[in-house]
Amino acid sequence: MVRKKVKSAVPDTANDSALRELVGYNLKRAYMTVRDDFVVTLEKFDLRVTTFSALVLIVDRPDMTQSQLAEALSIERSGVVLIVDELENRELINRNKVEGDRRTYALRATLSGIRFCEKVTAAAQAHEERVLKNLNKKQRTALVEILNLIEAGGSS
Amino acid sequence: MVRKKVKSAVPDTANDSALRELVGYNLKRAYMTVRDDFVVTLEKFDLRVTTFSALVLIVDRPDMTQSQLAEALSIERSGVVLIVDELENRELINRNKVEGDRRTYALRATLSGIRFCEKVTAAAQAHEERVLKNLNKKQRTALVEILNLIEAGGSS
DNA sequence: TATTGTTATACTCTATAACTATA
DNA sequence: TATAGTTATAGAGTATAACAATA
Repeated sequence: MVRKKVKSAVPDTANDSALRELVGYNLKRAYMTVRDDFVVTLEKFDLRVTTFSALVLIVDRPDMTQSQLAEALSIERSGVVLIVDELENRELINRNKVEGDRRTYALRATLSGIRFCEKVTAAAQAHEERVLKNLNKKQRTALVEILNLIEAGGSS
Repeated sequence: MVRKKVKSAVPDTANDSALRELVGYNLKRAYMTVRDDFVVTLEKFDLRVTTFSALVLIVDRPDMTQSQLAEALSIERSGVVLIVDELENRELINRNKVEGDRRTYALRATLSGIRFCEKVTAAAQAHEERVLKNLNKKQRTALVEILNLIEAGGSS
C-alpha cells in the first residue's frame, strides 16, 4: 500500500531544529556530505580516505617515519602498519633503510606513486568543486579560516 | 635514550600543506576536534552522539516512528532498534501503540527523559562555548550558513 | 506486494596490549 | 629503559539480509 496520511497531527518529516542550534550538528552534517562524496571519488582508485592522506603526506615529505605518519594521521602506529603495507604492496611507496637507526623506515613514494598521487589529487579537486559548488571564493576562504580557528582551539 | 637529532635534512613534523589545500581536510580536522570534545562531554551522561541526537529528536517531535528516526539520523532501521531499546530501558522514552497502524510505534519522551535531555543540552551548549571560544558571534553565524550551503549541495 | 520493526550476522575501522629488535 | 615497528585480538559502530506481523 502506498503511504497515505488521512488525518494526523504528526508531520512525516523529522524536526531537527533543536539540533540545528548546535554548531557541531551543522558541522557534522556538512562533513558527512563532503565525506560521502569523497569516499565515492576515492573508490575509483581503490583508496580509503586515510590511505589517500597517508600517500599525500609521504609524497609531500619524503623519508618520514611510520611513527610520524601515525602522529600526522591521528591514528595508532599499529594502524599505520596496515596502511603502509598496502601502499607498499601496490608499489606506490617504499620502506627504505635508515643509516644510524635500524629500527625505523624512511618512507618514500615511488615514481608511479607520485604520478598516481597526482591523478588522485586531480580527482579530489574535482570532487571539491562539485561539493563546494554553492560557495564562492570568499566563502571558501572564510570557511577554512574559521575551521582552522576551531582546530587551533582544540589543543589549548 | 632521549630522541636527539644530530644532523638530518628531515624535519620531525609532518607536512600537511598539500592536504590543507583541500577544504575537506580542514573540515575533517575541525569536525574531529569538536567531536572529540563532545564525546567526552556525553560520556558523563553515558550517551553516545547518535543516542543524544535521537533523544533530542524524539523530545522535539513527539510520536515520531522508528523509521522516521532512522531517516533523520541517516542510519538504518536496524540500528535505530538498539538506540530506542537503550533509551526505553533507561526510561527516557516510551514506545507507544498507534491506533490505525499496529506495525509502528509512536516514540515519546518521558518526563524524566525531557528533564534529562535539558540537562544534557545544557552540557552540550557549554561544550560548544568551549570548543568555539576562538570564534566571535559573526564568525559562528557565517560558519553555520556556509556549512548549510554545503549540506544543501549534497542533495542536488 | 509493501512497510515496520526485529534479529542475526558480517564488515570496516580503529584501539589495546604484548612482542622483537634496536637504541 | 625507551622507542619503532609488528602482530593478534577486541571493540565500537554500522550495514546487510532475512523474517514475522501488519498494511
